[in-house]
Amino acid sequence: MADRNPPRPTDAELAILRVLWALGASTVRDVHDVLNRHAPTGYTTVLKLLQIMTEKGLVVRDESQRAHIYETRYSEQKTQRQLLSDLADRAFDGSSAKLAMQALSGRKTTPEELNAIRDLLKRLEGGSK
Amino acid sequence: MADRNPPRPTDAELAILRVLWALGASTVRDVHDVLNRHAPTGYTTVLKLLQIMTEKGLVVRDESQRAHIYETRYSEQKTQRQLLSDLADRAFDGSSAKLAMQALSGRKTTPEELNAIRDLLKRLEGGSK
DNA sequence: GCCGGCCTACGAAGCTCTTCGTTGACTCTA
DNA sequence: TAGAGTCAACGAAGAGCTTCGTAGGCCGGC
Repeated sequence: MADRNPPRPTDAELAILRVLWALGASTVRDVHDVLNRHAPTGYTTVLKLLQIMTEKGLVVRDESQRAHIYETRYSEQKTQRQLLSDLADRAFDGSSAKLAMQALSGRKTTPEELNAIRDLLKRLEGGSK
Repeated sequence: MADRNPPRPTDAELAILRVLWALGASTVRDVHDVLNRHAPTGYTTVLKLLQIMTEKGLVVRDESQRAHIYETRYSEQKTQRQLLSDLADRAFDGSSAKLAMQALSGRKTTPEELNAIRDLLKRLEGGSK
């Protein structure tokens, strides 16, 4: 029954997922408090979003307490890769390498980050996982 | 009057932009023919999209002929960078480097592509534009 | 000069996304 | 045990996206 392909989260959904990844399993109130700090958001707005996300399978809900506990269903990394794979298909001819190159050219990158990427390249080329 | 920030193209809009980037300035019919080859699409659907995209400023229209000629307003590269910058903000803490690393880890990359990226790193580190 | 075909314009319908008000239930406490 | 606070559920409204049917104008061929 579980969806094989998780649906692409919308903007508002992604904002909630980010909070859940940061906090771990949380109540609606927890999520609302964080989001409200950045931009005024109604409590019921967050609640509704989480209900929809539960239906979509983006989060799972523990209803054993009065205040339900929500948790992400997919890791941050998995979701990020999904989004990138999607964008590569839609705008980069399916090429992740083209995408990566544009990303690196587009914005400033620190020397530390460049080194990290160099290491990554070495690992990829090594053929080892 | 020209929008300073081009709006993020939707999925259907992006599909049209891709055709325009490939063909160059084209009529609705040209675009429709290409899109219709991949997935059945109504002619007026494409027309309507192009009209909306004209209003949004994503494309420009030459009405001097009976069959209007449409052309993209922003280059493919500029649009791609916009999309990536956007995604970096929404899902990668604003870090293009994190985004690039996930992109490279996520999918298979050919040795040629790895080399191209290595060259790019060299250029970036050189500090030269 | 009329007909058929191609073109744009218009508007509407169905869908999703986002937001929020209201309601009714539960719970703690004075 | 009554009142205040907290919670989930529901429904609805408004915006944007996507699709397409229909109408009206233009043009070439007969």
